[in-house]
Amino acid sequence: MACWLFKSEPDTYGIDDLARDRIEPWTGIRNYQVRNMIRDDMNLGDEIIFYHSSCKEPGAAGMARISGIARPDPLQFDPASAYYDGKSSKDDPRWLAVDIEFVRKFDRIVTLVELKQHPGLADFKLNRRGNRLSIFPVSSGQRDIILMLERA
DNA sequence: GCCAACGTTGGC
DNA sequence: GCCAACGTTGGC
Repeated sequence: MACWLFKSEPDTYGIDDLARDRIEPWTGIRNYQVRNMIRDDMNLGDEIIFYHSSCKEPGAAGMARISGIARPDPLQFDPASAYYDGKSSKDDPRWLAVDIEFVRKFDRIVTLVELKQHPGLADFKLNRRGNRLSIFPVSSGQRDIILMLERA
């Protein structure tokens, strides 16, 4: 089973929001690389590391799973939405969304500082300069290290 | 608020 | 198809 890291700004939507809502449509993805991963590589039940970005304490905040696979992102057709895309058509939707389901909140934030310090995460995409993808794959080894750090 | 990185856009 | 300008991301 694959594992993914999803970034989210906790001021907008954090792990506590997901814990409350249980299932959330992950809309608003407007990057082709990410769209292609959603379309081609994401499967039902895939694990998600839910990551808090652009906040006081950036880091991994909990786990979720894919509970609904790729479907057209409704916001691309909504002129009132900031994610509206007039060049997309219903016959051939440009943007896709998945549904994610809450699994658990970590006992504590596994901070970006810790993730950067661990030698086993040297190749972790989050730790690479210039990484700006809001979703990317996590290897099983990387996933295990993050879960181990949570208990450290 | 700054800045590096990099994706996107659009003129040619 | 090149590339400069611009916008966005996200850590610090």
